[in-house]
Amino acid sequence: MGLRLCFQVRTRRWASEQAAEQTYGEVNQLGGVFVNGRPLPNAIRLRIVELAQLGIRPCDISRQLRVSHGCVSKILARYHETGSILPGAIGGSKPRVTTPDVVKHIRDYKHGDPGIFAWEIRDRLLADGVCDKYNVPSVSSISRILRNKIGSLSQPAAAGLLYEGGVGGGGGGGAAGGKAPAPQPALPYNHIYQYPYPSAVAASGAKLGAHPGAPVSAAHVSLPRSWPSAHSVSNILGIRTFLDQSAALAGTEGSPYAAKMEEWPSANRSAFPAASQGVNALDKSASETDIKYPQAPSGLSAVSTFLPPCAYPTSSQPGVYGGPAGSYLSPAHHWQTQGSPLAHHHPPGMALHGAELATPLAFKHPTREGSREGSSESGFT
DNA sequence: TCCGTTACGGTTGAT
DNA sequence: CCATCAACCGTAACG
Repeated sequence: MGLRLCFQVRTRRWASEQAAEQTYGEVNQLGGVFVNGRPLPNAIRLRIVELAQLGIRPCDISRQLRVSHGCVSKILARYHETGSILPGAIGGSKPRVTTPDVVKHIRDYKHGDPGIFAWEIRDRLLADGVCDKYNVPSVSSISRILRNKIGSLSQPAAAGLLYEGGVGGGGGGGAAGGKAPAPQPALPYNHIYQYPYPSAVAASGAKLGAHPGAPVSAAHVSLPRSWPSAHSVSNILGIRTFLDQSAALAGTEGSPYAAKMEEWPSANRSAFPAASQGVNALDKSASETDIKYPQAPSGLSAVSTFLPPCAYPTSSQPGVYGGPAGSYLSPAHHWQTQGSPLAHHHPPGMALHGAELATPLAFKHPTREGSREGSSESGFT
């Protein structure tokens, strides 16, 4: 606690360059930089998983990447559990049950029967399948809606799209509900963010799901989760795929990558069924984080920043992590044909194709999307 | 020494 | 627009 070295460089001082932005952070005991309260950059998270896949022990990963072992442990555990390296959804409140669609129904009921009681509306919402027992608004909520919204008449239903996932169970929604006893099965409260190699999958043409309506969601960094143990290298093939992909990404070196990095998160969020575990939520926060972190303008950005030369003998492990993106990546983009498996990793309806990055946004988060990411996810508590 | 767990101080975003 | 609240974060420390 008190020992934090925190050197809050809240300014841009030395950030003279483009990387400029708010490069502030603190330094942990290992010399690594972190931003309190914010997730580590995806690049680092990815590296952690990659190194683990390669058989490097968590304690070594911790030292090499200069990330606390507790964090490494947490990220790997999460990865094992969910298949995603992405941080959870930060902030926000419980999924709102009073979606525009619900409000609309309430309004209809009210219009149909001005004397209807809130509890009756509640029953009808359930009876009509507008809501299920998990997301039906409370009587008090309904009363409030009647008072505040219906009274003054309002809400264009357009916004409905935002929350639609839950109730309507659009595309993949349905499946979601089925899976679990999650409290809020239907409500997409989680923000999902897609994983780094968006374009990868897309580019590959492996656009699996042509599912028009299905919420594509992203490809979490889902490696084939078959590794027997965190240290197993057995599944190297699967890893290969993974690495190649990331490599491809990182490899873009000079340009797109860095930019992408910061965009991934925001660009990739999409609502998805609670079934997906609601874990991979990356939200704007994530992207912002990346921005805040002292990132290099290009390619390896985060990672390299986090890994001072001294910590990472760039030349020593070419194959694993040579430091700069360049060396790290492998020229071959075989993922092209392997993209699908990755994408398929998760429950149905969850694939996000990089190429469609823009699209999903368009159809899924029309409203809040403007400057921030938007979407919500299914948070199930 | 390793690693899972958790208190803590922090950020975020919906309400 | 502000406050509240509940979610998540990573670090540090404990066992």
